[in-house]
Amino acid sequence: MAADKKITITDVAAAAGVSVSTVSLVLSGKGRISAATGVRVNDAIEKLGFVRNRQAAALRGGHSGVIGLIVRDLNHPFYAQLTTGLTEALESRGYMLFLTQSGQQGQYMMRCFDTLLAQGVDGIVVAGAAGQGAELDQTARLRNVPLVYASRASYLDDVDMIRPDNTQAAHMLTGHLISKGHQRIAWLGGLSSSLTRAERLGGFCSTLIQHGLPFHPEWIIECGSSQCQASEAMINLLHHNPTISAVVCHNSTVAAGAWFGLLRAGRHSGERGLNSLYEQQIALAGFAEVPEAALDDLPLTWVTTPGRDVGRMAAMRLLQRVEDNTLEPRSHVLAAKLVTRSA
Amino acid sequence: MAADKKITITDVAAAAGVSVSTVSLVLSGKGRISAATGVRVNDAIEKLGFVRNRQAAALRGGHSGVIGLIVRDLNHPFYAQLTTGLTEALESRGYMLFLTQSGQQGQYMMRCFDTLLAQGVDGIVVAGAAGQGAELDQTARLRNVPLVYASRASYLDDVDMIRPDNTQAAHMLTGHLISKGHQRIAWLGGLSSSLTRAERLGGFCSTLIQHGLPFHPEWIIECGSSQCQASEAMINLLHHNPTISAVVCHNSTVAAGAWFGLLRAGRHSGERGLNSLYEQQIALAGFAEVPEAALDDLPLTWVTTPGRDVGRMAAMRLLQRVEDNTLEPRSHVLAAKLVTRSA
DNA sequence: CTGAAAGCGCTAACAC
DNA sequence: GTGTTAGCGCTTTCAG
Repeated sequence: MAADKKITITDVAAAAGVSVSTVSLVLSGKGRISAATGVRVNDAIEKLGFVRNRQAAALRGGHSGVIGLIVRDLNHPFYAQLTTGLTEALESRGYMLFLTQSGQQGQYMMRCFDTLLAQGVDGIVVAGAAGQGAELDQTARLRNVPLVYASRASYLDDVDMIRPDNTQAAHMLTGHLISKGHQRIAWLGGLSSSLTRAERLGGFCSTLIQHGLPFHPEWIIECGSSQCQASEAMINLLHHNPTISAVVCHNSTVAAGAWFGLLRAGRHSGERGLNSLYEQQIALAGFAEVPEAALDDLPLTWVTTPGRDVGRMAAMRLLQRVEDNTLEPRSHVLAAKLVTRSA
Repeated sequence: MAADKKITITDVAAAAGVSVSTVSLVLSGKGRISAATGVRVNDAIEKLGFVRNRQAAALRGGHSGVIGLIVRDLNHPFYAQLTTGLTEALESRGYMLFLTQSGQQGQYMMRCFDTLLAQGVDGIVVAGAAGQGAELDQTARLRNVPLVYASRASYLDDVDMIRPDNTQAAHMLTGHLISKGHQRIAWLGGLSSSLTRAERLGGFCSTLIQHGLPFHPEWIIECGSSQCQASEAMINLLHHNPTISAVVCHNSTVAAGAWFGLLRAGRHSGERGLNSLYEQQIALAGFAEVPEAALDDLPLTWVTTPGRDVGRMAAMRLLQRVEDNTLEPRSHVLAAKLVTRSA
């Protein structure tokens, strides 16, 4: 129901007593329009409650003012942050965002890509690719649509890419522990299939080696991201390797679980031959994707993962390419920041 | 650079030796097309790598196949879940999602709304409105675009709305504690400005009263959502009200903080005149917006907040309205589920 | 400075 | 079953 009177540029033109092209020029602020006409047109727009149909504008004009995002999983705090940074940067420049999710394994990646193409987006950001790089890239080039990768988990030359510096982050975190006097440091969490984890582990190991510290494969523990699993793994780790003095955790859930594990190990000292000093002795450090407030009471030193900045930078870079898609691709790496806690 | 040859429906028609309308019919699967032609057309599409320009289709056909989402804050896990549920449901039905963020206080709400309208969306979901209901509603009606509220924090009659049942959730949680024998139950967390909190507190209080249990305003503690603040508040609460036996936490961060507070209070028993039995005595319960894995090692009983389902239902409802916008508005309330933990 | 006219790529009546 | 044709609402030369 409702009269549903769609007001078009033609109605505005009639009301203002000018031609449609004049209205169009006023809307886009292009041609040299006399102040008087400008006002008349704007009044008419106001009075009629006209809103310009951007689909039609895009069809004719070529630019849609829309960019597409293919994100791996919005429920992961890192990608949520990234998406927020992206929308902020885009909206401030008058662009809109199409959101699609490629799924954990990237199973819907190509479908998302095609849909976005069909919608006539001016560019695409892929956040968290899982290996489909080559195909995406080829299609994007073919159709001449700018493509920027944000935090992708696989490598490809000659593409634009913004990502967090996982190696540096791990390096900082490990270096911090070492500077505090820790010599026997373990790694807890993440699945071996994760490339992010691989990068972080790389930074971890190289820092140990660099300092001449022992590096034992048994001290690298794989575990799922639940508090329970982390807690169990922690207890187990300490049981078999009582000399460990610090643990680096792959993410915040693992860190929380590790802390609970420590507490339990402390409590169970009698039965297990562990002593209650664990709580004090073992230092915890980790990577934090979540807002800091969610962690600030844990005795944990962490490095931030700059999701929001990755999103913002990706937006900037993509818009540059929208202007000029002949730009040389380049890779941009964002450093993490260390937040120290005194346990 | 790039040949940038846009292939249109006309090219396909030529390649397949048919007319454009035939191609259009094949694309939309509408008219009665002979199997043979169908194949020929599809081959041509395949060969040329044609992708249909949906902007043009929308311009002409009236339906864009796009729905808009105005979400308060993607970084809040509840809204992230909601958004995921929404995209899932929409994508499975061939719709796309425009994402906009209205900001914590809804300061960009109207701008988002207008932008979405200009983009020609078929409908709009507002997730987490903060009071602009009336204006939104009026505009939506005027322009005859379906509008569905998801989890809005203010009330308005005569609108479609999907939301979690905060009252029932609080009722279940409180009832559970009471059934476990708790009589002196406190509330921790949230800001008094939050309507979600108000609803939950309503369920909390009414359940207490219903069971003839004491209800003290001093047992309702307001605090920000950081572990630190929650931990402090918890310690403080127990210090002044040592007889409390259970605490309901407004969200998962507060719950974690409360737990740490308990531990600390236990440790500081000597100095503060509290006894170390707190850890065992005090039961913790709360509302969980985060994935369960992030909480599963806390001695916490929680109720889920069904963000994903709210998103899915909102999508379903909106698509119904897209079909027929004369439907009677109705409010749909989603119950929470209780997850019991034995501490 | 402003208007007239030619489409952007596609769909929806109608013809055949 | 398939082709013809007339636009959807807007931008954009190109004349005045």
